[in-house]
Amino acid sequence: MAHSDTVTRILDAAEELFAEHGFSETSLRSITTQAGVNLAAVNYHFGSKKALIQAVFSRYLSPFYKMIAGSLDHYEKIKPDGVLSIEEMLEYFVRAIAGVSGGDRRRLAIFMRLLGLAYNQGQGHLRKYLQNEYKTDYERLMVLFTNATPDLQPEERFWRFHFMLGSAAFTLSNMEHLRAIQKDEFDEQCTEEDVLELLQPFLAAGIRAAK
Amino acid sequence: MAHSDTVTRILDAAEELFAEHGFSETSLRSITTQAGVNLAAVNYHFGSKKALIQAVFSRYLSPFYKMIAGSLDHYEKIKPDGVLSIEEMLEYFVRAIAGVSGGDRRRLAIFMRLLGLAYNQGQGHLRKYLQNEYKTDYERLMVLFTNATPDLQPEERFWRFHFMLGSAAFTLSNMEHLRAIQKDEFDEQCTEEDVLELLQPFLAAGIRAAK
DNA sequence: ATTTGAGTTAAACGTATGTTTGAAACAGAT
DNA sequence: ATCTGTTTCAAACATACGTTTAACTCAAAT
Repeated sequence: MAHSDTVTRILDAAEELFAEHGFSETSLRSITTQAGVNLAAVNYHFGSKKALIQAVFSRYLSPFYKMIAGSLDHYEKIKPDGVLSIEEMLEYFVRAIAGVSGGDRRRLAIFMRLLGLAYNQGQGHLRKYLQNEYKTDYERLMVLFTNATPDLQPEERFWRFHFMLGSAAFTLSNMEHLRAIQKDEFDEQCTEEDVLELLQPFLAAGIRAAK
Repeated sequence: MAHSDTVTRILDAAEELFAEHGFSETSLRSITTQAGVNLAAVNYHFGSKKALIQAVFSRYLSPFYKMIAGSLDHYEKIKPDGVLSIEEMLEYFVRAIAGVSGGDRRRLAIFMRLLGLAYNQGQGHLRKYLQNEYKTDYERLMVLFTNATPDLQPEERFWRFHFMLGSAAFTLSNMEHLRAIQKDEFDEQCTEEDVLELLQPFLAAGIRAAK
């Protein structure tokens, strides 16, 4: 079917170019050129550029939701009492992230970039979209995180969670750039799996830090 | 003098609008309108929009690096061996940043947001510009950080530095919003100094984490 | 064979952008 | 008062963008 083929190629091209250059810096013309379709195809199939951005996001988000929810189910199943170490949580999260990206980490970068934008931009369609979609999972996650950090007072827990979130969002959304910098400075380059395994102990130690 | 007044007002408006909307999303017209100056003033005084972006950064970083350099001299006198703990370094960093912002934390938040945007938006020219412009200071800073983390291998040090940077940039750039969320959830609200004092041990522990 | 309707295409549209221009306004020195 | 160099200003410029249009293609249904 010609329809879905064109739509898919637009989404693929948009996803790649958004991750590389950002949203505003990526024109519909560059997307349609890379996709090998006509310029008007974007507005015909999606309606607008903003709708295309959300469509790119949704295509990644749907399986990501399932993976997150699945991980949460997994936590609650193996530890019905909810006592789960922060290391275990991070381990499962990294696996969930690695699993959903399936070798194509650009989607992960897009999602994390959007997550950062959702926090940054006081208003905007993306932030409300995210908040509505993620609300349930966020609350489930916070229960587990609370059980994993019984020694922390609520305010400390709140802030350390966001310290952790910030570090992860920054690292993952800028993964490509940071790895390029690393190669530029050290002539060596970690895999993305390496970076995730470096991030884990950093975050765990930060959460466990003495006050 | 009319010149420097116009330049300052452009820089003030630019840094605020850049932080709020991003670089590409902020037009020269919105900047000059908010600054109350003529549109052509940007190209007259700075040459181009790209140069204006760099100038916004320079205005922060010049005094920031001067303070870094001055305090490094001070530390070299006190600790000739150059052995500085990560806790001391973070303490110093917070003071340096707070000092350069002159008590106005809004500007600190703006700068951190700009820093985050510089990484994840299509502003690769910014990083190279900053690295060339402040090469010696950047290297002195890295020596300090290296001496503070003698047990880390270069790659680990590189990545943990950016984990730390990401956490700080995210937290500080979203300070207002995060504190609002905190108040919404806990009916209590830290001061910004409190948050910085919570952040420090988190980062220090992350840097010190076992591998 | 004809009709239908979704999909594609080239072209144009309106707008917003960064930049440039040339004249006017201004301040300070002569 | 005049000159000189700098700064401001309204206007225009060239370009890139997202979007729309209308003609065209073509497979499937009638």
